[in-house]
Amino acid sequence: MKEGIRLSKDFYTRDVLEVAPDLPGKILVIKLEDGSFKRFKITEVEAYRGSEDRACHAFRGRTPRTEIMYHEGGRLYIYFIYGMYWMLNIVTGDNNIPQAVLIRGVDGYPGPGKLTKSLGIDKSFYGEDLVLSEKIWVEDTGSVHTVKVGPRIGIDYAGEYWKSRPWRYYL
DNA sequence: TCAGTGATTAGG
DNA sequence: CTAATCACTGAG
Repeated sequence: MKEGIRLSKDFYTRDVLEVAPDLPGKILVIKLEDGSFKRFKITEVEAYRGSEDRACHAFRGRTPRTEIMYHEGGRLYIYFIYGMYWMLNIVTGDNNIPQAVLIRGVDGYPGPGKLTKSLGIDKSFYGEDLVLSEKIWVEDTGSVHTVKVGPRIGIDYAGEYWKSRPWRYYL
């Protein structure tokens, strides 16, 4: 896997529908418990876009859990679901525009619950700044990737319109 | 198809 | 305080 350059703030402060399709193929770098760093190619993501998107957690407004989504892009939004899994999301867009990209899979670990369990990602990563953090960030290797699109998964409750938005992006 | 499992949230 | 909900996974 090629070395890369850490993505800067400008990458994340764009609209989520611009950021999300740019993430598959990028490299997630994370510091492990033993102090070493490991690199994983991002393979699948989904966009959650603002207070209008019925599938977005910010649809019901600002709560302690969703607070970070209202921050300027580049932070991590982490939440716990189904009593077992931590979900890893990257906040995007401008201040007060609640958006995030769910990381659904990385190379070797397809599935949002499996990747966080394997990489040891939990609530301690909530709010982490991908631009400045010393334990997690994303790199661009310069490689060009063909990204496929499809509807988001697991959001039946959001209604047909939001369920059918082609906001899942994968290699 | 379906249960496990517990943080988070709205509501009393 | 209570009860409902849930951006998932693995077993059958």
